[in-house]
Amino acid sequence: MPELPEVEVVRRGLETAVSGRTIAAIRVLDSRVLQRHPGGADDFATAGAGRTIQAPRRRGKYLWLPFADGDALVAHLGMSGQFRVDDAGQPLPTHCRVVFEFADGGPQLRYVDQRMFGRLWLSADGAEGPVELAHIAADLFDPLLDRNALVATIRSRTSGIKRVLLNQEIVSGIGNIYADEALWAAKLHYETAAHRLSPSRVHQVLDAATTVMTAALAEGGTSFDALYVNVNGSSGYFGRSLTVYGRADLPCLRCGRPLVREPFMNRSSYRCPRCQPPSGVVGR
DNA sequence: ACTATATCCTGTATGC
DNA sequence: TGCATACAGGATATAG
Repeated sequence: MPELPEVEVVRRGLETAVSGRTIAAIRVLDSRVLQRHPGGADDFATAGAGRTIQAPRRRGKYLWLPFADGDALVAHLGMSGQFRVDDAGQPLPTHCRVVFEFADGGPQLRYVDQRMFGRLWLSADGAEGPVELAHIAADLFDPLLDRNALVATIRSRTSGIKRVLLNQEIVSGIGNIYADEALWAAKLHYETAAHRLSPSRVHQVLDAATTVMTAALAEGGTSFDALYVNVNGSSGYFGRSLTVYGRADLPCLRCGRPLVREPFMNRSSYRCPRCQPPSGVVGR
């Protein structure tokens, strides 16, 4: 699922494919993708035409395409959103929801989304940072991130550490996969109360998250089930490198004990029962 | 202010 | 073969 590294791969692909190009027309094939656009689908298509795209930017899992006039197109890929760049003559992919045509007649930009959790919208004056993203915290790759302040914020929370890592208002970009990978690397149980962690332990798990996401980015992102692809339609290879996520019953790569999958927040958490035992759990 | 849970959405896999 | 259920999970609304 697209987390920070996957979104960054998409951002880089868009930077090459659409920077400097002017949108000629937008075709909306499924308006649900635009339910976050204030004027709805028709307004999105009308208002988006004629805009010239500048270098795409990202915070956490959000992308935005700044326009030369100061507005922006904001995108969140949800679980299964993809941007594809294809020649107009190519057949539309299954689940294609929005098509962007360009004034230069070159390849189209297509937004594809099977599970329909992704959203696109136009943000007035959003080029330097959409106001709708004001609540999204800096991510671990942000040069302006205040790491010590982040550690203090994390340590002020009583929730389990994984909930805190997944809270995009505290630190953005981390999703279920990289949270589990970071917690395994830091040998922490996901329910360990954040306020019971020492500053160095919090630094350790943040360092682990940074390391695993850096490695994933270098391999073009994680592809777990082919729903995530770059703008060319090819998958990342990092799925081969995951140490715990999706490896229930397989041996821990550190100690050999079978890994476990447990229900967590209507999804799953994976951990090693020996390396990541319950300790300092919320409510205990 | 903080915490926790339900909800949205659809294709695939699994069980009976 | 067909039907039902579980599962994937990010962000938000809502309840506590």
